[in-house]
Amino acid sequence: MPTSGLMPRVTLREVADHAGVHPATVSRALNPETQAMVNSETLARVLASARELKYQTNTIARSLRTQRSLTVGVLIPDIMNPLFPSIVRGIEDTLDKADYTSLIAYTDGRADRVTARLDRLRQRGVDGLIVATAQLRDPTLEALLEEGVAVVQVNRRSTSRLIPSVTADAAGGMLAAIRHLAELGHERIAYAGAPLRVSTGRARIDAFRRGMRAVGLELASERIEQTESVSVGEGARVGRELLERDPQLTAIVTANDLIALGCYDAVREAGRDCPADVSVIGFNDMPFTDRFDPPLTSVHFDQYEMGATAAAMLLRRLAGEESGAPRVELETTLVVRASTAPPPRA
Amino acid sequence: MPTSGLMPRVTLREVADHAGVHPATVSRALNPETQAMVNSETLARVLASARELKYQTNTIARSLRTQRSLTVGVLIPDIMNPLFPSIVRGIEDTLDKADYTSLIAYTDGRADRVTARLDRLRQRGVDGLIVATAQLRDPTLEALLEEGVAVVQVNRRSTSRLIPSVTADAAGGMLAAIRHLAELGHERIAYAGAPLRVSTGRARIDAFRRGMRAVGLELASERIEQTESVSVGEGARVGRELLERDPQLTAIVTANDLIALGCYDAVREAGRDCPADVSVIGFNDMPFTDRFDPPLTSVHFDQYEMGATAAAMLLRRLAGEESGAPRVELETTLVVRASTAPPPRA
DNA sequence: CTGAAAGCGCTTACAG
DNA sequence: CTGAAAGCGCTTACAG
Repeated sequence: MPTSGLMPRVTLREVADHAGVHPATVSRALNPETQAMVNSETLARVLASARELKYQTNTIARSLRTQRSLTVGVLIPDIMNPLFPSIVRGIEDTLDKADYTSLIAYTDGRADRVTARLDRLRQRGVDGLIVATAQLRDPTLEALLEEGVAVVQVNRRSTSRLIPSVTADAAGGMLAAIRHLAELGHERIAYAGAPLRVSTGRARIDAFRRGMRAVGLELASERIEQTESVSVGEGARVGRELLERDPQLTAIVTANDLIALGCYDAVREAGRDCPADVSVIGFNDMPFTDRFDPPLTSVHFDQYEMGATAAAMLLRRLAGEESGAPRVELETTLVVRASTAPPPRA
Repeated sequence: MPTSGLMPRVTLREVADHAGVHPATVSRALNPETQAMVNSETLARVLASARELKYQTNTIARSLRTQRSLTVGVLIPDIMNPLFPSIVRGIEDTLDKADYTSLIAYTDGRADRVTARLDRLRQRGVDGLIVATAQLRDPTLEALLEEGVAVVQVNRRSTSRLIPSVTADAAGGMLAAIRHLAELGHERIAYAGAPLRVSTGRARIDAFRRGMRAVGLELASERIEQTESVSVGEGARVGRELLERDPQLTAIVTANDLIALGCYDAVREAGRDCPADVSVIGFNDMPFTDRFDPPLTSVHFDQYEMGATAAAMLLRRLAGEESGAPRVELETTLVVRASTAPPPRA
């Protein structure tokens, strides 16, 4: 037996024949928007036939006719990055409720792949886009906007104020992190950041600087460094560098949990202990941080909600209910675990 | 400006006009399968026009006509379960190369949701299915088979030998785990398993029993227990029960890393230490197990490859190149970390 | 080798 | 309120 595809087997035509009406009438009866224009007896008959024959609309045919695919493209760096599964799940659950389906595309953090991915999504005729891959300056996104495509940014955002976004409040989380360290008695606090070409990297270092000033601590440039990419390996490299430049530092605040994990390695390699000698703080509070050795103190935000919010914003846009470009910032909180402790006594 | 959707803006018709040929000719020229039947000069002209106008095929229109969507449904319990991101990525990368796109649907481990998810996939006209949600007895899957739909099972499989599958070799991994413990000197080895209605649960307990016999160790029924669902909480519950029933046990082999994590909790609650008092072994080797406290000894297999293999099998099937029902078992290896050690001296 | 026609399964202006 | 027609953008037998 040849394979056949999983598809609706009964057409509108067949329901129409069964109910003794014209296909157009069936179409009207089945669509909530137009249902009102069909006589209630006819309606009942059509509905009965549809149910009896187990009619299901062929989305492809409908899409071709309506020029709407009920499909949304989702651009993310990589689903294997533990930040994204919850965001994606939040997006998909929300889209699902509105009968939309998402088409996921991965860029692996390479800006040059975005265009290729977008081309594929274009061929599929997505109605809108949720992008977690925004660069700070992102001409591709601006071109999309130009084209009139509905797009919402999630997690990161570009500088264009015309594109809606849902991001985590860096300022709040960072300030809480620094306050926490200050209260423990830390003064020589270092910062291991994410690349500055991306809004999260930019926002978090700015927040770190502002936070340090707010608490009245010294901002030494030798205690600030950025990774080239967000990974454990890069975190370790930067961690080593910071520890070498200032062996007296007692805490490292990072822009990401993976970077924090790398700092764990750097601290250990230096023959020092976290948290006894050096405290480390992460950002994102990814799954299982509480299981790490030591359990990681990290800035938390609700990733599922981030995805859900972005999807809801896009849906509103697609429904024509929203034309502004809201910039939602999700609340961040510091989750204190065991990677932070008072500095060693001098 | 109203939103417009990201879709191809130039049609076959426009390319035809530009090249001075009939749309059918453009279609033939652009499709590798039929390209041979067009004159090389015409071909060149059409290709030039297509490139110049940046033509992209409208997949929706093509799908309606060909009755193939170039789309595959992927049924998984939950992308937030750390086992799945790599599998999904393996699937999507492989499908992508063949110009297929995947539509992901979540069941949250609830069999009753499968039908609803399948209905939605049906409306979208998926060409085939990759399911990570197989029950041991799975009438839904058999019905799909009956219908002639191409389906491949991944990670789990049903008892039907008619459906292809890609799973992890439980026997090999389990034997390696038990040998490792036996070599360390363990004798009272307990087992914390996964639900038996699912093939992974079934296969792993069978493998555990066979492994224990192979090594000549006693299989005490009070040292064997299954979770109701695969989660840290259930792992803790079963772990507690095992420790209570046999306080002398010195090792717990589990069917899953999350269960193993729960056993960590149970061991700790009992005032004992892993690995000094009780060794614990996981299964799946999910991401970041090496960062746990203690780093988890676990049975490893290549999850990305599992997904990639399943997708490749489905593609072959869809291409009509394969009509059997291969059951691929991926190699498993034991990754020894710090959650296993010799048993305490009596 | 190329064109003209039909049709995939819908929806929606347009008549009546 | 319902029907008949057109058409979304393709592909593919069928002629020539």
